[in-house]
Amino acid sequence: MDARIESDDRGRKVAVEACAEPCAIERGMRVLGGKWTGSILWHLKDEPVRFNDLTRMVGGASKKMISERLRHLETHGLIDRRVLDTRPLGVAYQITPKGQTALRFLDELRRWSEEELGLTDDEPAEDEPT
Amino acid sequence: MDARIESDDRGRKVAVEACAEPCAIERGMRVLGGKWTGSILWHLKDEPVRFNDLTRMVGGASKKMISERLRHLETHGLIDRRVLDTRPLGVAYQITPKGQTALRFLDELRRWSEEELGLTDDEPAEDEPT
DNA sequence: TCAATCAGTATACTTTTGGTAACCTTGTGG
DNA sequence: CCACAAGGTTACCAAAAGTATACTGATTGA
Repeated sequence: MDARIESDDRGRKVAVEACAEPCAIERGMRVLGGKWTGSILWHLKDEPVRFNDLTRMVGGASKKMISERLRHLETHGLIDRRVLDTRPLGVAYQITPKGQTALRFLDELRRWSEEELGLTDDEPAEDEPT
Repeated sequence: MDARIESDDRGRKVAVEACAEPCAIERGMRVLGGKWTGSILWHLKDEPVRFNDLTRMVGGASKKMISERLRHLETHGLIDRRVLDTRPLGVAYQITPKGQTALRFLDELRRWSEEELGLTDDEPAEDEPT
């Protein structure tokens, strides 16, 4: 992450300590950057939530997405899945201690979005509608 | 972001204050979550960097990606582009004050990745290679 | 019997990304 | 004249990501 550009003996430029393929920022993004991933984790911050409740909370995401993201988060050890023996059967997802550590930064992101991006910041005012 | 599930008079569940389409976390991710986007901004944190130097620093990203991301960041006001009148001509990109505000959280992400994801955490140990 | 809940899968399809490689323009040096 | 650097753009393509809809199978309950 401390890449510099230097010149070799013949004046050609070379990168020193270039940020190779998966630097920390990229790796983190691959874990938490997928669509809905952060939101889902965020919704689990206070208490275990059941599958269908999650789909209701994250309006807009399909069940497929929810279950894909949940498995992804589980694989990374950020949440954990518990089968309940309730009457119509049930599954609750809850955040793990490791998952908790991500909340700090998700909260930073949330705060940043709210302060620096307005509420209306999909793609900022583009001219020329062609 | 404070979605809850409640039951109506007939026992059906409904989401209250569901996290609608683009909640803060999702919106932030759309701005900084693209591949290379965070890394590029990060590389500008200390000083202006020129286009080709950037492509050398972020080994693995093509010129197309770099220029696409740069324009994206510029559109969002996080960096700014200055043409220098040097001998073979040059362009320097530098972070804006608004861009600086994102560094706080990028740094959180970087730290989180380093601490919680190892260095070797592409996709955690999957079994069944088919 | 019909309907609904739970927790997903399966299938099909569209959209968005990301990546390659070639090309362009201006200017310099050999 | 040729090659090279700078700072890109363009065309094209493959793969990944996301959406929509339907369906399973067990159980409950009107």
